[in-house]
Amino acid sequence: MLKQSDPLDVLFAALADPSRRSMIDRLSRGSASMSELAAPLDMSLPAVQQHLNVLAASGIVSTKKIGRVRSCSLEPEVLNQAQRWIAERRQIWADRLDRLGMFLQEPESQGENR
Amino acid sequence: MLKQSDPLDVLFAALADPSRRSMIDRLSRGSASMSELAAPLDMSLPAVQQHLNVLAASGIVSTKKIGRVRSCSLEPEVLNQAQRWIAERRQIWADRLDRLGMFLQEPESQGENR
DNA sequence: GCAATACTTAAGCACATGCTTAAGCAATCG
DNA sequence: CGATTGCTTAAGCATGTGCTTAAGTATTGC
Repeated sequence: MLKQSDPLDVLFAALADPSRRSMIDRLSRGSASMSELAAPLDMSLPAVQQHLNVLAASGIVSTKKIGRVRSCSLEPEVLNQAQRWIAERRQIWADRLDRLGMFLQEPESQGENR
Repeated sequence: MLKQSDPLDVLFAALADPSRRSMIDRLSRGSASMSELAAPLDMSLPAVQQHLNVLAASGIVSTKKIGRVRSCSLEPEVLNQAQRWIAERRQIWADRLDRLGMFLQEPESQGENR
């Protein structure tokens, strides 16, 4: 009852499944109904809906029911957050290597690494 | 027995846990031993090692045992693959919107979206 | 209205994940 | 050499995930 998790947990977990990534792939080419998403997926429709729920919970896709059809579309801004987290860590790493390089060139600096 | 999974499954799954992300965070600032990684983490050392195994299996970190200390360091190239997957999908989406824009401006094209 | 369509809900089950504790083992240190 | 340090292995367990089938509920077409 008391397990409120980081949005990034949910986001990366959503991306960790191949069926869900293929759904994102499909949606990146344009919005689709549930059964259109299900068609290539060799699993039951309830299973697809559960994957869709995971994607919706992460914010990666939004859905809207029109008549009896649920139309799903991608929210690329949310993907951006995942991308940004990764980019930041890679940047920190790169900066550190730069500083390390300077240290090796200019021995008056001190206390690098660890 | 025949469940060989996409590297991206493993990669994104590795990123989906907050403890593991904080380990990556730590390692982006420089390499560390297992107990240095464990120190801020309020869990047993075996638990930390299991997280480390997940990170190592994904390729995000590499480790090397020197004496009785295992030194861990980040492999940022692997993170790059995750970043690339996301960037590609966002690009496809953006391209599609561009084409859609052109379609709206130049009505001689046909068959966009649905 | 009646049937087909397009989802939706619910229950259940196999397996994976994220911990734990208890033992172990190899590399220093005194 | 014997004790401490730093990691490693193994087992067990609670909870979560990814499906399934069966039985709904609205919409829409005839």
